[in-house]
Amino acid sequence: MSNKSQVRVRFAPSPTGDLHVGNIRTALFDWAYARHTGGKLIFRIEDTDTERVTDQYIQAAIDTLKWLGLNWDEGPEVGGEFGPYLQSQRLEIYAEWAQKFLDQGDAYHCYCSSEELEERRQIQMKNNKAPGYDGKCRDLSNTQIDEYKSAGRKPVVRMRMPQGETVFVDQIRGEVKFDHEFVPDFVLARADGSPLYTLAVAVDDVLMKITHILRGEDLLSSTPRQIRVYQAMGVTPEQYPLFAHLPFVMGQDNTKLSKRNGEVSIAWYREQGYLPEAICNYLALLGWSPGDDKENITMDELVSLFTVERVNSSPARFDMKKLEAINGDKIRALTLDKFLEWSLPFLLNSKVISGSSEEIAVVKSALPIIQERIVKLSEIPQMLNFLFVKDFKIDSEELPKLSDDSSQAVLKVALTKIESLSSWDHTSIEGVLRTALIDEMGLKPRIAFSSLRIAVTGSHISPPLFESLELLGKERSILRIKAAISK
RNA sequence: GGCUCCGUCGUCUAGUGGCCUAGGACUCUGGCUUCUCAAGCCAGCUACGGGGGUUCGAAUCCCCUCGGAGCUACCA
Repeated sequence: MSNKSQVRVRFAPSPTGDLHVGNIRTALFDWAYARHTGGKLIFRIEDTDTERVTDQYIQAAIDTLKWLGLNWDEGPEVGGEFGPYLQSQRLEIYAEWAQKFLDQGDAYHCYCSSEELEERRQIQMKNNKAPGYDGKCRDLSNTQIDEYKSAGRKPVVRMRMPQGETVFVDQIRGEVKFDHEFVPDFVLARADGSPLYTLAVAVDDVLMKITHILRGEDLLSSTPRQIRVYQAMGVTPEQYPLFAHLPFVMGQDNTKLSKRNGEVSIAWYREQGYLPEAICNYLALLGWSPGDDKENITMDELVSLFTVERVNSSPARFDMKKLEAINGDKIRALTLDKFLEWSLPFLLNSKVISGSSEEIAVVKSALPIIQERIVKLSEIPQMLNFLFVKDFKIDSEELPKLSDDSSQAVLKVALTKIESLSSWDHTSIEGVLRTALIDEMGLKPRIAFSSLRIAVTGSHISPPLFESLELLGKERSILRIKAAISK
């Protein structure tokens, strides 16, 4: 690179679906690298495949990046001096370059039909040869061209791969070499003139002055083609971007992550109540590590520690359990206000609360006692529901546990003690109940409080009992215990 | 099939010739703590794919082999 002092990295997804964890891991590394080096992150939408890309997915990709806190310096919504950043808006640029390559003799018109190509590939396979374009239209005579034209054939633009090899130094894998014998002439533009990835990606990386390309390993074998386009554009090797091919994120079945092997859409993780910083922290650990034993890192730490040298070359398997563990850590680290902010949408969506200021006040005082008990935000409604339900019901599976004599005795004693309590706070409640049930009745705590827990929260699993009673209020606590006694 | 990449505990990783009888994290198991569930703390299980070299010495270097993955489109 003639001038790599100003780092310019790009994240260039093709929005044919929701962004998934693999995409996001790439975006995260692109972002971290740009921020670490003080460079620029360019966000480009590769929507040349009009059959599969939709506006909805483009918008979703933008929203997802924003939600994760991965901001960009040039791209959709922010603009930039090398725009537009949607490839669908750059069609004339690609057409001009395709024409230039044609004029220069770097590319040629190919009149072979898809069916003919496929047929020839099958034969190549059968003969144990590498399948790929056989060069049939490389050097067509004018009469042959005329024949094709009069037959109504529309040509694609195909790049000529010269003999030789492409060697480049991948920043993660070291020197990688491809013999052109196995890199067939490739299509740059369709018969209708629309560009393919092979053309658009290379043209844009040059025009947008990209200095570093961090992308998925699946694009490794397309690199020689990309470099071929650079050459045709007259870019000198020193000016090529530096390539770094990130290892795959694999699914449970050890194949490249896809819809089939697990939940991959970031939207899903968002609905489940995973925090952006947890997702980023976990994903950062897939294929990279800070070097020491530190694993719980903030976005700021990621930025200051991230280097390409520390990126692994081997694929990593996605592990939901570890993501959950990290998410739990991140939730516990939240301040009360932040925790409240994250919780409210889940409580509202599940209709546990309607959003009144009284309810929110209760939620705020209840959050501290559940903060270390959840792994995902989606667990919150379930845990706090007992504080808000109008017609409180005890879980049908739990009900029988209250019917025996000792449970009934506990409830009756607890009821009288609670009724006579003058101050309503968890310390007082605990004090009086311990004295009566443990000291005087001689019960084991886990036995004594279990009945009470079920009676008041409806389940044998709940937030701490005395705090729960305090939050419920004296009146409702008494009502619930009475209801359990009459059962 | 061809080309390319990859190979340390079940999983993510540390490790760049001696500090490794291989460290950390998640998971799992047991224990402590405890009003349930968690959280926390302690302990335990488990790995250098295999075979040859090089070297006084190899997880680290070389070769072979086996295994896995990606690409092989008028997808990206």
